[in-house]
Amino acid sequence: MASSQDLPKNYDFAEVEERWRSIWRDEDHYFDKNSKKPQFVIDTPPPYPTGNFHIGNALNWCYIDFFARYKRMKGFNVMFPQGWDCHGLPTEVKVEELNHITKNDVSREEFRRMCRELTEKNIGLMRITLRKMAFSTDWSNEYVTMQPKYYGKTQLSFLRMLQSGYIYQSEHPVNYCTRCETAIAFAEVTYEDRETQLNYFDFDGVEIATSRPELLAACVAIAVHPEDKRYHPLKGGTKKVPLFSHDVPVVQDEAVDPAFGSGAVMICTFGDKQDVHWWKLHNLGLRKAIDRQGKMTAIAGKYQGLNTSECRASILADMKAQGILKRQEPLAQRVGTCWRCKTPIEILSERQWFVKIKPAEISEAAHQIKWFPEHMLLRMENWVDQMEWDWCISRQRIFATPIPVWFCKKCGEMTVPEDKDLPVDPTQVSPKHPCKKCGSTDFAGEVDVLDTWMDSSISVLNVTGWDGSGTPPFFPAQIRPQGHDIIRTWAFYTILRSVALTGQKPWDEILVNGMVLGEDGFKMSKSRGNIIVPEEILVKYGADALRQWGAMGAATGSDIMFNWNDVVSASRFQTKMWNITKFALIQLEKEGFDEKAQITALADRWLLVRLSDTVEQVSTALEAYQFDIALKAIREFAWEVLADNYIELVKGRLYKSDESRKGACLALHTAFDALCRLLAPFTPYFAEECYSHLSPGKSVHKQPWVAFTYDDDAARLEGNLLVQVVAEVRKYKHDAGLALNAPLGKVTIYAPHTVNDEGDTGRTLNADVHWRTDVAKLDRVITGIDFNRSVIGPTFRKQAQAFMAAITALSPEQLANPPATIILDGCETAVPENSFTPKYSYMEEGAQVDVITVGDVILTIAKSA
RNA sequence: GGGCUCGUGGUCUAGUUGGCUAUGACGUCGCCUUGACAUGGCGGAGGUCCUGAGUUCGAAUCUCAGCGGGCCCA
Repeated sequence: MASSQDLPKNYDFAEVEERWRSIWRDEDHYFDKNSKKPQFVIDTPPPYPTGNFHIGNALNWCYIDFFARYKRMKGFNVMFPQGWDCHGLPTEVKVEELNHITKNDVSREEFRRMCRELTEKNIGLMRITLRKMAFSTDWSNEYVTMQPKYYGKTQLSFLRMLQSGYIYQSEHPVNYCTRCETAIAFAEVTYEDRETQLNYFDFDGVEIATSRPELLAACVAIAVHPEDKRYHPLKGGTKKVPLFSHDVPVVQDEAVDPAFGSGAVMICTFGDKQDVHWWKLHNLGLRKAIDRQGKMTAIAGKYQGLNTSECRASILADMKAQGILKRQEPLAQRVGTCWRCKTPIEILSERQWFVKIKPAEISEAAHQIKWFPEHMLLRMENWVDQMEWDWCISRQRIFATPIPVWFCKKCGEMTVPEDKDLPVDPTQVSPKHPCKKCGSTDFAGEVDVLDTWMDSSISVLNVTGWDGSGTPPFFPAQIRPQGHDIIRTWAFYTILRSVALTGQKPWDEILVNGMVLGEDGFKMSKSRGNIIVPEEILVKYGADALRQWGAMGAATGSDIMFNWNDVVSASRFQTKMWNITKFALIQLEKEGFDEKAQITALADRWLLVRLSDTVEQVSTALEAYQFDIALKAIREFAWEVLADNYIELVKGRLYKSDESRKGACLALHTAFDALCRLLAPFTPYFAEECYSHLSPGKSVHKQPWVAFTYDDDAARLEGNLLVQVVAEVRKYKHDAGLALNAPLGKVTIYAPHTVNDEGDTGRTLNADVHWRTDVAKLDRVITGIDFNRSVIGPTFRKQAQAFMAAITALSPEQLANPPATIILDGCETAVPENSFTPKYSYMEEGAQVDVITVGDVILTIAKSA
C-alpha cells in the first residue's frame, strides 16, 4: 500500500493522464492470433484522414473502447484495429487548394504522391488525439487503405467479384458531377432546395412545361397520361422538336401528372431519374447533349460548347425571339447535388463498372445480425427495398484504388492480372502475357478508379485475415460499431461484399451510435459556429471527463447534444472519487485490512450487498451496450452509497482502534477495489491512478472484471431503513436549526428486528441511541393550537378573538375530535374547516419526546430542554 | 410526399414487458466549515410527462389523430 502522504490534495488530470500515457505499452492491446481465449474482433470504422478527429468520431470511439476494455477484463482476446480510409475527393480537392493547382496540372503519379503526403500528415495528427483519449487501440492491426498492402486486397476483391459475375461493365445512366468530372453513387448525392423557373413553350402545337430547356436537344419523346383526353388526338404520332427539328414520338404513361404544368412532359436523356425510368420503359433513343465537363455536345448544334446555364439562357432567348415561349413561373425544386462540391448532378450515360445488387441476400444477412438499437435494422430494410440501380463503382478520378484491368487495343479483349502480381496500376504497367484472344501486346490500362466504398467495405475482411480464398480465419467479426448516417453506405456495402465474397454475414452484432449535435441542438457546422472539438475538452477537463460525457450524455444509439454541464459534472465525480480514494487509503493504511475479518455490522453488510447489486447492474448494462445505465450505477454507488451514507456511518468506528473497525476496513477495501475495476473501461487514466495507490505495481486494466456477489436480503432492507432513519434525523436537526453534528441526547429506535449497528448510528447522529424491538409506549398530549387566521378572520370578523378563546377552552378530547358547532356569544356557530390544528407532543416514560416514523420504525428523541 | 425517431421542472436527461410519492445532472434558494472532500455536506422550491381522444381498475409508457423537432429518403 502506498503511503497516503503521497496523495496530492487535488486530482490533477493533466499530470496523471500524461504520466500513464507514457507508462502504458501498446503491446498490451495486441490481438493474439494464437490465443485460446474467445475472440472479440471489432470492425472499427476507418475515419477519413481530415486531420481533425471530430467529436462524432470521439463518441463512436468511446463506445468502442468501453466494450473493448470490458471484454478484455472479461477474458476475451480483443482486436481493436485502427483503419484509415484515405482515398477520395476531399483529399484531391484539398491538395488542389493547398498547392493552387488542378489535378490536370501535374502527372497522375505526382498528384497521387501529393495526396499520400497530405494524408500521412493528417493521420499523424489524428493518432495523437486517439492516444490522448486513451483508446486501447491495437496498433499492430492498423491499416491504411492507400497503402499497397491494403489496396492490393481491394483489387483482389474486385477480381473475385468480377470472376463470380457480381461486377460488370455497361453503358448506363449514372449520376455525374461535371465539376469533379466523375460518376458518383446515389449515396453521394445530397438534395438541396432551389428556386428555378418553369417555362411553358409551344412544342409543335403542344404546350410543354419544363424547368430544363437546355435539354431540348436531348429530347427523345413527349409523354402524356393515357386518360388525358386533351392529348388523345396525338396518340401514336410524332412531334417536331422546336429549334432542333428532329421528330420525337408521343408516348403514354400513367406516371405523368395531368395536373402538373400542361399535362404533357418532354422526356430527355437525361433530366432526372424519372427520365431514365421512362427511357428504359418505352425503349427510347439516346441523345447525349451534355458532356463530362458539363458542356453542350455537337447534337446541340449552335449551342455546342456552352455550359448548361449559358445554353439555357440562350435557348430561352431564341424561344422568345420565335414567339414560342408562352410564360414562366417560379418553381421550388429539390435538386440532386454532389455531396462534396454542391454542383447539381447530371445524369449521363457512360461506360461504367457496376456491382450487382441482390436485395434478397443482403436482406437475409442483415436479419442474421443483431442490431443495437433494434430499430436501425428498419433503415437498412427500407434502403434495400428501394434499390433501383446497381452500384456504380467506377470513378474518373486519380487518388483511389486503380481498377486492375487492361483492354487489348487490337481486339478489345479484357485482361486481368494474376493474384500474385497485385497490387497493380494498369496505367503504369502492362500485363505479363499477350492478349489471349489475338496475341497482341498492345494494351490500354483502365484509367477509371474505384469508389472509396470499395476500399472500406472490405475492412472486416481485412482485419479478419482474408486472403482471397473462402472464409477468413477470424471471420465473422463480433461487432461493427458505426453511426446511423452511414447505414445505407458503409453497413450496406459491407454486408453486400461479405455475402458476395464469403457467403456469410460480416458481423454478429452491429452497434449504431447517434450523431453529436451542438449545444444549440443543431448539427455541428461551421456556418452555425457550434462546433466543439475534442481537443478543447481534453485541455479543459481531460480525457476521462470527456469519456464520461460519451457514456452518459444520452442513451446508446440516440443522438446526443453536446453539453458542457455533463463534462463538468463528470469532472466533479472524479474529484469526489479522488477524495474517497484518499479517505479509503488513509484508513486502510493505518492497520491494513484483514482479508479474513468477519463482516457482522449492519452497515458493512449493507455496503457489500449494495456493491453486489451494482456489479450485477453494471455488467448487465454493458452486455447490452447501455453505457449510460452502467456508468450511472457506478457513480450512484460511489457517491451516494459509499461516500454519503456508508462512510458517514462508519467513520466513528474507523477512528477507533478496536476489533469492530476490521469489518469496516474489509468492506471498504472490497468496495474500493471493485469501484476501480468498474471504472476502468470508462475512465482508464483515473481508474489506473486510484488502483495504483491501492495495489502498487499492478494495472487495473490487467485485472479481471469484478465477480463479487454478496447475498443478504435482510442487510439490504435493514440497511436501507437505517440510512433512511439517519436521513430523517438529519432533517429533524435541520428543521430544528441544529448543526448536523450537534449533540442530540437520547434517541430510541423501535425497529421490528434487533440490529447490530456496532454503535454506528449513535456516533453518526452524535446521540445516545437505543435500539428496541418492543412497542413504543407513547402518550399524546395537546400542547397548543395553531390557528389559521386566513380562515378565521374573514369568517368571524370581530368575533375572531372570541372564537379562538372558545376553541382554546375546549378539552383535549374535544380538540382531538372537534365539534361541528360551538357556542359563540350565546349563538350556536359552525366551526369552519381548517380553522385550526392542535399541536401535539408526545410523552415517553414521563419525559417529553419528539417522534419520527420511518415505515414500521418509530424513533423518539428526548427533548434536552 | 414517404420511412424512422423524439417531444418529461429554467436547461439537458432516465424511465424494460402499463403499477408505490416520475430519475438524475446543471442551475436556483436556505442552512452548515464535522479529523477525505466548500470542486463539499444537508435540506427546499420548481413538472398540464407536446395536445386531444381511446383502451384499462390504473397510461410518461399501449392505440388513433393532431402539433412540433431531428435524421434519412423520394
